[in-house]
Amino acid sequence: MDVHELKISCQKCRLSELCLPYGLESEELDRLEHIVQRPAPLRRGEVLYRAGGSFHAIYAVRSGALKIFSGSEDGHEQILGFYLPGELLGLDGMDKDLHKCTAVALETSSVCTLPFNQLSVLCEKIPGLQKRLFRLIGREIGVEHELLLMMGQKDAEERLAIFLVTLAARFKRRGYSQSEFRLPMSRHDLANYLGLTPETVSRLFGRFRKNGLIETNRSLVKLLDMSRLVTLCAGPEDAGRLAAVMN
Amino acid sequence: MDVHELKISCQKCRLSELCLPYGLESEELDRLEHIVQRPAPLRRGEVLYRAGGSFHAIYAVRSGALKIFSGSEDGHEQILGFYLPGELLGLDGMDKDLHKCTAVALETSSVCTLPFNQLSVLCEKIPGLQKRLFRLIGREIGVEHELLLMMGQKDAEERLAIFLVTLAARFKRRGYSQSEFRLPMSRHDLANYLGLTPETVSRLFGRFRKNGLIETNRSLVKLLDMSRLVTLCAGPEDAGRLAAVMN
DNA sequence: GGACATTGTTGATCCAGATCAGCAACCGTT
DNA sequence: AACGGTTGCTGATCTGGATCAACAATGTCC
Repeated sequence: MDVHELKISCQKCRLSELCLPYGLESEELDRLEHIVQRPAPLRRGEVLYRAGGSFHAIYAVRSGALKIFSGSEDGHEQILGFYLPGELLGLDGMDKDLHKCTAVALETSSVCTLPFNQLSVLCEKIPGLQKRLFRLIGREIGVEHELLLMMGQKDAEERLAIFLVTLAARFKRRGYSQSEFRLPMSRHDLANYLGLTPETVSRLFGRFRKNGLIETNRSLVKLLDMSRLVTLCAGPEDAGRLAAVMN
Repeated sequence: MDVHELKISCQKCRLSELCLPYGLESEELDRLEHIVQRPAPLRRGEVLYRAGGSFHAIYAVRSGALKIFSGSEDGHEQILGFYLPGELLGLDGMDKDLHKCTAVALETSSVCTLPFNQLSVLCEKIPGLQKRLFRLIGREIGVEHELLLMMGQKDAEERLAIFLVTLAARFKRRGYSQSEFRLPMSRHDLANYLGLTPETVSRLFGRFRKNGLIETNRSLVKLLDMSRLVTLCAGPEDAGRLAAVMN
């Protein structure tokens, strides 16, 4: 029980319009607030939930960043997503009440815990909440579809360009700079997520740097030419679809 | 309005335990039944919904098979999934009330249409239905995670083995032979789904045939050595995780 | 502040699967 | 049954990114 617990609430949370509470009435927010738990922050490398562990809650990121990954521990794991403040994770456990992937903090991170049974009950009583949850689930599925499209159709250069452009958009929506940010994940994790090797990612950063598209300094990235970067996302041809992502 | 409409019901549907109705009381089933629409069957190649079209329902496959795909029409499309009887599709539209991918029948197929607004309302009133829907959504996300793992970590041989083994399991659950079945999709679609080219898939079929793992005749496939096939799924090493899929 | 592990970069080589190309089997149509 | 059109098979070649290897930069722990 710390002071943070007392001060933080969905009502005041500046992420609420990205997160589950969006669109709820004040009274409804109160009821949601009532089931939210706010455990102590995770430090870099700490596990939020583990593959095979029982599923009892979904989580909203409040600060920091997390990754989820699945797969054999023998180094053949696959990173399935990175989660930023305002994003929901843990949905994969809904199937069998077991998590099928592991969630780990990439840096010091706070999450809000939404016990799933209570959340379900609340969804029955608050149609707006159910609707919002469905939307966020739909978004999650859509993001995964984009990722599959990338893995199946895009070459290495396109993948990194897409990653940078969509990450920039996500930072922008959260009120951060879209042109200058810190990558919360290692090169290794980034490469794994993109279905590439760290060496390839490193070379691509080098090429983008040489071509004046970006500047990098360790985990800091500065996007110098967003429009050219967007063009790269779809290969030489059509740059239409991705432009939409940028709003 | 045809005779089929009168005779078919969730109550009698032998797929109901795979599908949304599973676990519902008879009275609850009645209410679900009440919102289900059963449009005329789709013929091969016909579109169930189209990317960019408005989302107003999710669909349960009653017979046949469908594929969904996203991406630019310029031949860079990516097939995201194949759907068999008892499976739900259309969830990707929940985000923005717009479908982001296109669903097409691979062969003559019947679907049950579940208007989403009505389904949502019903979920508020029937907790068991909401719970079931969440489970099926969780399964969908889990399947996509498996697919991403495959795209990121598996080589061509492993991919085809995984595909055959999991497809066999899906047929088995539906009461069909798990060792002998017809592939509803073309080699082109299969290759695209697996992130490969038709040539590579064809060569793999050839190799599997030569090694006595399968027999093929056009779209007919016979699995001759399931255990060896399962072994191939995880590469030379651990065959543990995939074995679970087979039940 | 120095030793050592970890992470990232760069260069040289290799290979799984793509690409290109030709052909065979099957389709529905007249 | 002759036909173009589609789909699948197989062989030859090419290439993007993996792999192997060395090294540089950074961080961490005494």
